[in-house]
Amino acid sequence: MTAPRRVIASAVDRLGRAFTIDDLVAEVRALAPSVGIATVYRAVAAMEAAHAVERVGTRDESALYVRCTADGHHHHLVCTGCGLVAHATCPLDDVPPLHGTEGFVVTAHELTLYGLCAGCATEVSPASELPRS
Amino acid sequence: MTAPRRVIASAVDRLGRAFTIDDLVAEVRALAPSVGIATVYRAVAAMEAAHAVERVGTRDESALYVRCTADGHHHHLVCTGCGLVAHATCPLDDVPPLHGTEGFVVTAHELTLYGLCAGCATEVSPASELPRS
DNA sequence: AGCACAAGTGATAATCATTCTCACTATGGA
DNA sequence: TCCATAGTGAGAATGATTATCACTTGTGCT
Repeated sequence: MTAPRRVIASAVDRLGRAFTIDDLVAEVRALAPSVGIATVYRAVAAMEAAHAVERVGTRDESALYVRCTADGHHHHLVCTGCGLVAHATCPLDDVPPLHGTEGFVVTAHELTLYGLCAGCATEVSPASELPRS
Repeated sequence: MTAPRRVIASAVDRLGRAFTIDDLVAEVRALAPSVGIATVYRAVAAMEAAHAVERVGTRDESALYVRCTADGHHHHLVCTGCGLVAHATCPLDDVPPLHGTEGFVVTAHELTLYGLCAGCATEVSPASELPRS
């Protein structure tokens, strides 16, 4: 609607990849230096509520977002090399219930996959530390 | 080793369930009121490094921990009713690679399952809001 | 076009979990 | 026993996120 929101939306498009609020603020300010941080937070919250963007995790203690490119239930592939985030279909739909779930009614789940994207996998750098489990 | 660490370890045992640092501080101070918050943070960090405890997620923006009861690769069932956390074997080991992973080398993953434990499932309360996806 | 109201904005202060600093103390080996 | 080292506690510092507040912009109505 308003000018700042338009700038923020186009900055999200320009970035393409996953971004933190700081990344986005930097991109936004390249176009409109007067935009405040609070406004960026509010715009991202609004976009998240409108499913235009989704939170995919955390990097260095600050939230990571991506533009929504898929509808419905899906998960994320996070490249630990470059931060690229891709979408993946849910692998659990066709799977029998887990061991250890006796009496437990599962209503939701979160799955995040870490690894290297095609680009980063061909490079030889083994130094990366994101994942757990 | 030291007295505060012993108190903290036994407080973790007493709690049994998943806990935030605040929960743990309250339990610890019931036994030893003089223990500082920083000490609890440090002790939990040490226990996590020693695999005596693991971080299983977030509740109200603060970290959730459970005592480690299983070795190796596993996942967590979080009851959105009472906060109980159980361990589950990994359902992905027997599953074909996901769609959408072309060229992506998956090296790690995180999975958390949300739902209601046997106790909470028998109660009728439908009000709970934790999960996403 | 003119107007009033609602929503959005920007700066700054506040909040809250977590971490750091620093002076002090307990621990465990020699 | 004595000392180096790790642990401790209080409070300050940090850093991401949110709230506040006065002001502006956009919208719908006339």
